[in-house]
Formats: sequence, structure tokens, C-alpha cells
Amino acid sequence: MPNLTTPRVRFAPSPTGYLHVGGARTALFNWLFARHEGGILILRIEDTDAERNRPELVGGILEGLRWLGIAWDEGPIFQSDRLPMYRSAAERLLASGAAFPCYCKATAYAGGDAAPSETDEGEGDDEGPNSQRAAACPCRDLSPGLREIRKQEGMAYAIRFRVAREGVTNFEDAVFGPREVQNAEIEDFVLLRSNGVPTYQLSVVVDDIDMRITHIIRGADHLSNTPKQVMIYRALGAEPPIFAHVPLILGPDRTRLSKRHGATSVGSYADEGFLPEAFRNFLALLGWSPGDDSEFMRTHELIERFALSGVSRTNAVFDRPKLEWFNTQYLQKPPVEDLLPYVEAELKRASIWQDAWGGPEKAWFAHAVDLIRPRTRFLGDFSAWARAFFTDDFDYDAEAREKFWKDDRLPGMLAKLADALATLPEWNHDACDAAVRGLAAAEGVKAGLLINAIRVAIVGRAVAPPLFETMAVIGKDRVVARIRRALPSMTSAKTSA
RNA sequence: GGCGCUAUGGUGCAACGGUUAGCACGCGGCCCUUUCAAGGCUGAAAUACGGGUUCGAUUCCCGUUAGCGCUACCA
Repeated sequence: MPNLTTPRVRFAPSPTGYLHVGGARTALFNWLFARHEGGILILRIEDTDAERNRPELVGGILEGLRWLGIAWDEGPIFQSDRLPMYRSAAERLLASGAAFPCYCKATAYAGGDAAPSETDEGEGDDEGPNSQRAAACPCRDLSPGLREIRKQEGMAYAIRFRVAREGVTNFEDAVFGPREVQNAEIEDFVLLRSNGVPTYQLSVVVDDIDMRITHIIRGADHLSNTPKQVMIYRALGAEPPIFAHVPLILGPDRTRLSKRHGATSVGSYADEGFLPEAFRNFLALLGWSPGDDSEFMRTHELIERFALSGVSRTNAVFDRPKLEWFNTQYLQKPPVEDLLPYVEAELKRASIWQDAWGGPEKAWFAHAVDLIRPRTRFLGDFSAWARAFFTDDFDYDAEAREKFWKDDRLPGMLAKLADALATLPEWNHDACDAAVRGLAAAEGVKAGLLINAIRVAIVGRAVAPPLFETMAVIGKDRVVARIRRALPSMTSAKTSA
């Protein structure tokens, strides 16, 4: 049987840009809350502003959400498909007297110069003229006669909410506590534009009522406008839900995170090789904490521990280095199986994936990934510095050659080593270890000299996992071949010098 | 300008009247070591300022300052 108290929340982006970090965090909180409470998450696209709305961006937003692993239960629902519902709500408010038609010109309140303020003593270096708050619209008290005349004239009108001149409006915020504002502070705001399109204030309330939203979790930038929405709820005969305004995410300069702070779309983090779970963990801690010092929390734990009571009221600065740290943690700590699909995708992207690794050679693949991952920071590392683990098509890093191939005894010793390795009956860490150290002893050189040179020969880099395990993973034939292949390069590097 | 919110190291969080103010990132040092990471140990680093309330304030109240938000026929 349906539980009448099932929490219902929503994430309601407007397609005026890509899914950015702030939106992603809001979506995450809604999702964590829904999962924790056994509730429903609805995705709603707020696209009533035809001017700024870019329909083609919706796909990108959904894609970003999917990458983040945030699955919605209902929707996406487009507000642009529901215009009649908002209009009829506005008509109802008009009929009940809670709203009134406004015949002012649309520009009169649009931050323009409708009311050339007589009190402009300001320096006027910025915007300037409108320093007084918008007074109540004069149409509010239009006499019935005059209103009738306007109507006859067929003048276009907007519908404004008739805000009480006195008293207070209050509501409950799960994060900021009980709120109360003076009605006198609020202007007669527009509900329905003169072109018949609803404003955010109207559509958001009508939808939230219609969708039976129980908790509105959204950015704190909406806190100041919430009283207006509460008024609409009550005028519509509905009880407002519980609000939970979450603090904003700022850039390093403490201004609201925006494009000029660099990468702010979640898609760019996907492209950079971040793991979605790492991103989620990082985002979750921006404005929320479980109440203790826990930081590394896998998603199931985030869901388990998430509560609105742990949401902070202070804005948080997006700290990229910490995000990267989380990524290394998620690259290194979880069971290697969790990582395999991501590495597979990365290798496919780099065109060096082989299907056998997903089948008969899966154990080998897992082992290789496990060996490589302690040194990775991004998924791209698997196809970059660790490329030689997956393909013979790799080159030698110039610095690595310079650093570890300069001893002129190397070609001779490594030639011998290759021969010795080729005859090894067993191929594993210990056998390689014994062969290399044995040769070093016989030649009277430090094992490190050979170890470092071999590493460059078989993986092309100075930086790689411990050598003998690397040799074991790469395999006997390939190791021998790679050492022999490298010999000329060492010699030429020598003779040319 | 008006209204509101916020204020713990550089950053993210903890301490929700009594702690030598804790953890993590980042930064420095040491250990480990086969390169580079990881890991372990360790160092520097904070309660914005001023008044109250209280036996006792990071914590409660007021003011100041600063930052942010809202103040659109944008969301």
C-alpha cells in the first residue's frame, strides 16, 4: 500500500547552461536525501524563459546527472509543456482577489529608469538611478470601473500577487531554522507575464504542489524569495512543504562559482578522468558533514548517513586539490573490480583495449590495474604513463632515457640479461628478481642501475610500479623483446653523446 | 541603497557552555624505498573585531567589519 508520507523531492535545473558544480551538488543532496528516506526524486526542467532557454542543453544536463550516478524516479518533466496549468492557477488567484492585473509597461520594473528617483545622492558610478525598492504597483488599487475600461481596451496585462501590506510571513527551513519576514518588505511581484508565460515564482509553486513535493532542497540563493512562494502556496490553499536551503559553492576568490573560475561543468570533470564516486564524495562534503571527522565515504555510506541536519549554513569554496585527492583515493582504495569498467572505458577511448581482458584474461587485466593504480591520479593515467602495460606501441620518455640509460656498460649487460631471462624456466617476481640481482652481482654493479634501466626499457618511463612485479605482469616474451628492442637506443644515445 | 544570511588555520569540515580547539586537503620535515606514488610519524597554521550574559564562551545576545544572497514581466 502506498505510504502517504513518502518523501518526494525534486531537482529542477533550467537549461540555460550545462550542469554545473553547484547544480550537481544540489542534485546530489536531493538524491542522497531521497535514497536515505526511501523517497522519490523527480527531475523537472524549468524552461519557461524562452529567451534564455536552450533546449539543446537539456541532453547535456541529463548526461551529467547520469555520469554522476544520480538516477531520478520521475521525469524529466518540462515546464514548457505545462503552461496552461500555470495560467489557470494565475486565473484562480485573480478570481479570488489574491492577485490583480497590472497594466504597467513591462519595462517599468525591469531595473530600468521608470521611477527616476528624486533621492539620487549616490555617486552613481555603477547602475545608478533605482535605489529605492519597488513600490507597490499602482494597478493594485485600480477602481473596478477603471479596470473594466482597461479590459475593454484589450490592454495586455501581467498578473501580480497582492502582497499584504502588514503582518509577517513565516516558514520552516530545515537548514536555516524558522524564518519570518515582514510582508512590507515584499513587492507585488509578477506571477504571470503579459505574454502569458508564468514567472519562476508561480510555476515552481504550482509544480511543487502538483507533484506533491514534501521537501524543497535547493540553493540558498532562493532563500530570500521563499516568502513569496509561501504566500502563493497559502493563496492557492496549499500548505508549504519543508524547505532546506543549502549554502552556495564559491570559487577560490570567494565569489560564486562561475565559468571564469575554469572548469565548472561536471562534464569537464568526467573528461578529465575523475571517477564519479570520487566526485560525489567530494561534493557531498561541500556544505554537509556526517557530524564527525569521516571524509572517505563510499556512496552507500553517504546515503546511510545523509541528513538535512548536517547541512551547513556557510558557503563553501570549491577546492580542486582536495577533489584530486579524493580521486586518488577512489582510484586506489575500493576493490579493484569496482575500477575495471572505468579503466576499460579509458583504454577503449585510447584505442588500446583488447576484448580478451574482459573475458579469458580478466584476471590478468585486474592484476595489471591493481599494480598500476597506486600511482594514478586520473583515469587517463592508464592510457598515458601506464600505456606500455597494454600495448607494445609506446615510446621512451626522454627524461627517463637521459636519467637511467647513460651508463655505457648497460647495453652489454642488458643484452646478457635478455638472454638469461629468455631461458628462465619460471616467470614470476622472484625469478626475475634473482636473474637481475644475479647479473648485477656478477658484473659488480648495483642492482639499482639495472633495475632502473630495465624499467625504462619495458615501460618507457622512469615512473612505474616496482620492477619485478611489472616484469611478471608484462610477461616473459614481451620483456625480453622490449629489452632487446631498447639496446640500439641505448647505444646510439651513448655514441652520439 | 533596503532586507536577509554567514563568519573556526590557506581550503573543506568537527567541537552544538567546560577539550592542550580535533580531522582531512594543501605546505615543510623524517621514515620506508628500486623510480614515482601510496603508507607511517611529525611540524607550521584558526575561533574576524568590540562589548555583554555566565563561575566559565568557538559555542548565547548586541554592535562593528567583511563576504555572500535577494531586491527582474531571470531562474
